[in-house]
Amino acid sequence: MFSAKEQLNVIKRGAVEVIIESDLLKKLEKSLATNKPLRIKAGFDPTAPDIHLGHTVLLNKMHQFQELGHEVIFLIGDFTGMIGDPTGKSETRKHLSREEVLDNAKTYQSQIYKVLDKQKTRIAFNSAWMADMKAEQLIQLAAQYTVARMLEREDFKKRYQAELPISIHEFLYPLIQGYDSVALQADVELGGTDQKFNLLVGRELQKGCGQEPQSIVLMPLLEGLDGLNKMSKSLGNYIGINEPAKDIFGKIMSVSDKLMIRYYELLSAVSLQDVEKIQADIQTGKLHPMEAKKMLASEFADRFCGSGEGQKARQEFEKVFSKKNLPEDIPIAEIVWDGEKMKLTKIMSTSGIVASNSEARRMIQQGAVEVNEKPVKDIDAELSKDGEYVMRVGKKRFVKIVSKK
RNA sequence: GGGGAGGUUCCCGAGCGGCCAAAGGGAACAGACUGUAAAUCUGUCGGCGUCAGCCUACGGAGGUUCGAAUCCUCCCCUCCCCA
Repeated sequence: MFSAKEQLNVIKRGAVEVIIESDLLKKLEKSLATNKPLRIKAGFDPTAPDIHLGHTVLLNKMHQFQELGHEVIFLIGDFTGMIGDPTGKSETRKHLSREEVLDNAKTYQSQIYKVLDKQKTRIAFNSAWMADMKAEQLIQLAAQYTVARMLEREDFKKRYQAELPISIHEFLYPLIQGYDSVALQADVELGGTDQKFNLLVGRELQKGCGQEPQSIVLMPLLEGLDGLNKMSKSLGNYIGINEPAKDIFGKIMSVSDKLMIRYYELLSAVSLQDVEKIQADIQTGKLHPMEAKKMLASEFADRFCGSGEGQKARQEFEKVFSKKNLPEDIPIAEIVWDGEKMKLTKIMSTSGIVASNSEARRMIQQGAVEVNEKPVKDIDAELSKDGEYVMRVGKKRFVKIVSKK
């Protein structure tokens, strides 16, 4: 059993900010004294069921709370998702139907237990209380906050100053999210630093309803593969935890050394001291940064795909990229030959390895195309019907051509 | 309700009758260099193609013109100021 102090230390690890630390400590003490676990809330968007490494920062923290014996609520914002939230620059999200939301929720659940303890996780949907809310109640809710305070939120402020549109219903989102805390009587809410404003609204609303305001634990946002923007599906700079081991491995390998250290700090199970040692060894030249990266890539492949997968992915990686051999599994494309011979560009586009004939032509001109491990430079090259072909475009794209019966 | 500014290719943004598939930047992709690093440099970056050219694109619908992203009309959308 951990003391309240010890618990707080676990909670604080990796967190950017805890609001308010002394209050949280008191809650932890009270929880121990009364033997009542704290309710921990973390909200998730129902539109992005592809869990990636960025989410795992939060999920890891939730898992820690579970280990400490608290009640963790995985809240799916299905109500908000059904309306559609045009946050930031992303265009108005499409409205999700009830079925889609439920589908997405299932997809979530098939993934999150790679990190969370299934037995100890409670899944909640905010439509449970929002769907029945009357207009009158909603207006009352809206009355609890002012426009000026709303405009304090960074992205609203920016958009307002940049003369970009803000729809009224966007103001409702922080309120609804905050109200979720009221409905759940959350003791603690977890979120990324970008959620700070919304989580603070929760505190205000709880106070307004006579509840003790929730404590807030803010986790850093994980940078995506580009090392610049936050990891997100829409930017395509993410590593999904359901991806095949070789993709997880490969994506980690393509990351800059600087970002690798960041990932070590935020995501790795390696202790902080060991991370420092790795950094020091890279500094002194004792450890090649690539080796450190392979270790990290291996760790993730093991964690999300099963132990042993990291080793396999590593071997495959070294074979394909270091030795430039062909990979183990190459996707097969069946094509229908029209005639005895066919243009390579045509074959490439119909096999799907490139998007169009034009792209195929460009790739050939740029020296990116190999057929059966021999570079092809001629855009008019043809292949004849009988024969097996393995095509490579660039470093990563492969396809095996098979003629369709 | 009145006045003003806008909507351009994945994103930002220039163009304001022909030389515009549309400057510049970013992203992306490919090549060189490497450690599939990063950074840097080079190239590509709507589709079709017998490489001449053709088709589709500048919020939408019409119109003027030999010719429109560029001019006109109506409509839709956004922002600002006033009420």
